Amino acid sequence: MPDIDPGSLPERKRGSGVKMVYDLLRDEILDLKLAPGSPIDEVQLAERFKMSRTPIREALVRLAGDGLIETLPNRSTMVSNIDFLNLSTFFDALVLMYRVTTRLAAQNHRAEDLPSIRRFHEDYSAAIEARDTSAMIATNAAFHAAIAEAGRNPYFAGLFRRLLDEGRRILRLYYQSYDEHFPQQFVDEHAEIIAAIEARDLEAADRLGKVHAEQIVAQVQKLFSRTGKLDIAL
Amino acid sequence: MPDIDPGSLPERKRGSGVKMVYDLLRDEILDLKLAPGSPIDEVQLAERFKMSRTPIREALVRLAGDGLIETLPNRSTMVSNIDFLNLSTFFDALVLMYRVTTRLAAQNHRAEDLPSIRRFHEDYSAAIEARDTSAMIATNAAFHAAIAEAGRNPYFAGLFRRLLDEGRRILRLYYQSYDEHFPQQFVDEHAEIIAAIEARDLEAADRLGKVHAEQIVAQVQKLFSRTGKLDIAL
DNA sequence: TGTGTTCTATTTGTCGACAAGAAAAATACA
DNA sequence: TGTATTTTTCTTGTCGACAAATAGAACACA
Repeated sequence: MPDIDPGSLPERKRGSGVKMVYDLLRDEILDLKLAPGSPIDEVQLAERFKMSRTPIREALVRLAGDGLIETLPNRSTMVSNIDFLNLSTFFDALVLMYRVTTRLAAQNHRAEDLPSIRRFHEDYSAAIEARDTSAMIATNAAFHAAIAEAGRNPYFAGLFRRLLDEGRRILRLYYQSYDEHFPQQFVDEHAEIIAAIEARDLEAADRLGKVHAEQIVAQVQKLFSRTGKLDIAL
Repeated sequence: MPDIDPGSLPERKRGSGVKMVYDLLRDEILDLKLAPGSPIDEVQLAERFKMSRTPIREALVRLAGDGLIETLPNRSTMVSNIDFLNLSTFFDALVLMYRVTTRLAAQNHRAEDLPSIRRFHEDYSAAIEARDTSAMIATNAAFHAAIAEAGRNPYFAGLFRRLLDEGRRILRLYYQSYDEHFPQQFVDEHAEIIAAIEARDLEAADRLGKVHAEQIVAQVQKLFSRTGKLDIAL
């Protein structure tokens, strides 16, 4: 395994270790650098990050809280599997949260929210031109998470962020098998969504969020039905 | 502080300590036995449960993940405050989740789900007759959580459970000031909801969930506007 | 050779101790 | 007396070590 070696400084600030481990492992899981089902070894991580098992363990507890890893009592802990059998429940929740958060953003956003939303929009566009799959997926999630923040409902934003995380893993599979297909269409839809939010057009925002979500869901479902779902994942 | 002393057995099973601490603290927080803002001392908890700080800490990390406590870096950790200024976002999320989970239960429930739902319904009814406020609040949350489970969407169920938890704290305030008022009406509404679920009437379930939720929200809002919100909480 | 049992090894859960950070107390100084 | 600085104290974050639990290996036995 390539050692990422975060800085090679033996000097770390007191409370920063857990956050670093948490963030790094989270990204590696969501980018499928750590495959679903692969085991997580506390001792190995402790050596890799040059710290004791205690902060490693705390990071793992938090990841388990996010549902990203699963721990069997007294036995191994592993990266959570993607539940392909219940994908429809995931899509249901995703579509509804797309709608709700976009609508609330149109209703509750402030002027200062738009620049950061636009910035993620541009990052996403740039990622598509650069054909950088990881960046594409991450910036898309960041774009919609920013919209959810502008909607100013922390409960919806929290669920949506979790769904977008899980979506990062699923989209990863999607783009691994179809590298040549890049959704320019999504860029245009993002622009429309921004316009509806800025115009405070609740109905349009709702409708566009719904269409955009169903667009993505349909593409992923088409892919999975064509490939037979499991040959990629297992 | 009254020492609850969980069994006074020095013999505990290996992995059970954290769960016990987590469950107990969670209940104490949700029942307002631990007031919002009150400090949490790891050493004190370690002595109370007769275990080392390590498992205590793990339980606290999980509670922080649930948003029930907040930790200031290198400084104290305390029970999360109830955000009265943003109550409307809470109510928005609550109403939508009432609707969605009830509708999904009408759509996806299986025969074996109904007995446990009915049992919580009866527990709630019994709690009202017994004038047991804590039990009333807890069984009401359990009733709706069971409906959400029957809806078989873990994402919605997870958010809803979190909202019901927060609702337990808010309802606690509500009933502390109006002990004499007991909502028999809610029992009847619960019965209607069960009937709609059993009949697989999606629209009725949706509508009843919405009405039921707005009923509760309206009562709590009326109370808070009458008392000026903060004199109870602070 | 197949099955049940004991032993070993690895990994997790828990512990007690120590050190860093920050608030509070004590002191110095104008 | 009021303010700045040092000291003290108390809590948290981290560490290394040990013990329990489990899986797998080694073994016994038919």
